[in-house]
Amino acid sequence: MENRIRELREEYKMTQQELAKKVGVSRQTIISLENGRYNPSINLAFKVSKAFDKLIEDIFIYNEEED
Amino acid sequence: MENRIRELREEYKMTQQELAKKVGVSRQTIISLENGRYNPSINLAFKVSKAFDKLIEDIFIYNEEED
DNA sequence: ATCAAATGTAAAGCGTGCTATACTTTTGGT
DNA sequence: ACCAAAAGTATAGCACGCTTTACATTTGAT
Repeated sequence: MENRIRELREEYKMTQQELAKKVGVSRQTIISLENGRYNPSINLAFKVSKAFDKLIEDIFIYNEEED
Repeated sequence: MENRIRELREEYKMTQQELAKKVGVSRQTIISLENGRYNPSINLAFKVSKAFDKLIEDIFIYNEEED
């Protein structure tokens, strides 16, 4: 699943470390999400969406093909 | 995580079997979701939201406390 | 060019989402 | 009351999200 995390994190001028802390996950998790290594759980998706004050739908792009 | 799946399924007058088929998962999964046994993956959340033509946020209620 | 901060890779381990199968209970129409 | 359809419970097993730790590479300021 594609996402706009890196883009939004840069808009907010945060490092991966800072975002990880704000969201409450490890830095590895942020790196993996930004690089599309795996899909977030719905809880993580909600937390990220709150960190950026956006809808899940505005951050994560669902693609029916790939699943 | 709470959700409005049962409520929406009944509005649409569908059985669990029918919803399962439409969403593309097993009937067990629908039962477990309706009864709050576990959280959906984000892919499943997207599929359910499309089945009902709603936002994820309108179906699943995130509660910071519980995670 | 140097050095620290930021980003990335690798890999083992745990918890949990989801499936499949089989069986039981509830609901509702006649 | 009877019967079928719908809903529910139980359980084993696999896949994958996320963590932790350790190390490597890239970036950018001076």
